[in-house]
Amino acid sequence: MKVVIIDDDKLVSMSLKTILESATGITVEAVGNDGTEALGLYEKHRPDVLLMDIRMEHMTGVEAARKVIAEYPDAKILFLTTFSDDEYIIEALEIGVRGYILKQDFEGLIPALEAVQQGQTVFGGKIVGKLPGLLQESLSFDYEAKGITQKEYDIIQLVAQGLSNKEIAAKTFLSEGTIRNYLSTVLEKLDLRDRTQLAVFYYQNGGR
Amino acid sequence: MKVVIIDDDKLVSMSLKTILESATGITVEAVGNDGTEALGLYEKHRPDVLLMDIRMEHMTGVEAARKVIAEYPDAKILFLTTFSDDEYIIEALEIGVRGYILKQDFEGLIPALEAVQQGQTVFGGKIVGKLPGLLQESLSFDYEAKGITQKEYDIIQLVAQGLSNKEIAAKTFLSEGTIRNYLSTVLEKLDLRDRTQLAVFYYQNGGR
DNA sequence: TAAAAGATATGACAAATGTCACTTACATTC
DNA sequence: GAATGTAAGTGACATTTGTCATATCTTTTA
Repeated sequence: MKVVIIDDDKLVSMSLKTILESATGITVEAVGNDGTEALGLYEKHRPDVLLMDIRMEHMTGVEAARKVIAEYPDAKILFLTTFSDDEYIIEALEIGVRGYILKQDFEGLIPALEAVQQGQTVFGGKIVGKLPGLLQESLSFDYEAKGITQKEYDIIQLVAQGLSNKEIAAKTFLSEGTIRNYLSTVLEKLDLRDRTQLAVFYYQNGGR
Repeated sequence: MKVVIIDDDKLVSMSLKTILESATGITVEAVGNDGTEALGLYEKHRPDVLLMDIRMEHMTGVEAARKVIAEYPDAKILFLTTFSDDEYIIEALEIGVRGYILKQDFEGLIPALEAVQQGQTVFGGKIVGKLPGLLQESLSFDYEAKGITQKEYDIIQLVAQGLSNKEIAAKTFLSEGTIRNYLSTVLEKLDLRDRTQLAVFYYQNGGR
């Protein structure tokens, strides 16, 4: 199996190289230390698996992977992650990356590579458990950025549960007229027409 | 690595046994041919990985896995699937199963087992690509079962896009009054009060 | 063929909704 | 202390919405 490694931490990439070459049947064809090298090295060596850090300086692993897959849709890319890389995971999944494995997990590395070579997708450790939550977050809308206050947001949530103004008033101990006023400004801020559009907006932007 | 195999097709389980035992470091501790045997064999042998068919006669692999994991939350279960087992996949994911691999994929089997033993999760072939779609379907509501007709459902979808009755009428070439009537019966059938609750219902039951 | 069922439509009505102009009360700031 | 800002409220108004009774026309069924 031919592997190309890309990681901007030379200590990591060298350790990986050592580990991999001690295994039979694996050749490390090249080691790059920047996402910008990914496409070039992939083209030159056509490795079975491209093992790449997801968080790097000049170009993130995700961007690099996107370029490689654009040219070679069947490229098998395995990301190295730490626990703090949540933000990239969904994006990477959409691109069609073949897996994520924790940097710390030396024992798991070789079986993971082999599984990926066989066309499978591998998720290290507890990453799978995080997926449902991440999928939602990735869609979530930044109401604060549109100038929606906390109280307004509370009302949005109640509308998005299908409550009438009267019911919302009862729940919040405000008058029905006040609810109407709040709702009116919310609709304007979000450029919507009525409460139904608000509920639709809510659910199409990550609400549940 | 100790493995227990469960598959109600003896031809399959025996082939698997042969393949696995030809590999160094793998012992097949037991072979069961029914989901009901899963928990017993797991308790007796405590394998590193439980390799189980997902579709079986008396008890599905999913049910069997649920029982095993209830007793042994860290149990590593790898499912054998065919392309037609979509319906079980989401359910199995929720239980905390460690992967799915296609029965046909003999080469991938051993690396997959090793990756699972190392604590990773493995998805064979194109299963990952199906996940987003399946996640949605798993939530989807059976409008037909509530007596919703096709035309009514069309209107539900338009309401769930935030359109007014007038707009829906224009789109469907029906009169606004007719739309109101349709909507009225839809609300009754689903036991809802107004269009906003309908939109909420739609999105909370698998719509997008 | 007659009756039943289905699709579409109308008009009337009450309730809910969204907008607007304006007020009151309280706290913060200058 | 006056000015400003914010939170909450009121009343009026036009629209939209949901319900209901009823009508017309077509298709299916008995």
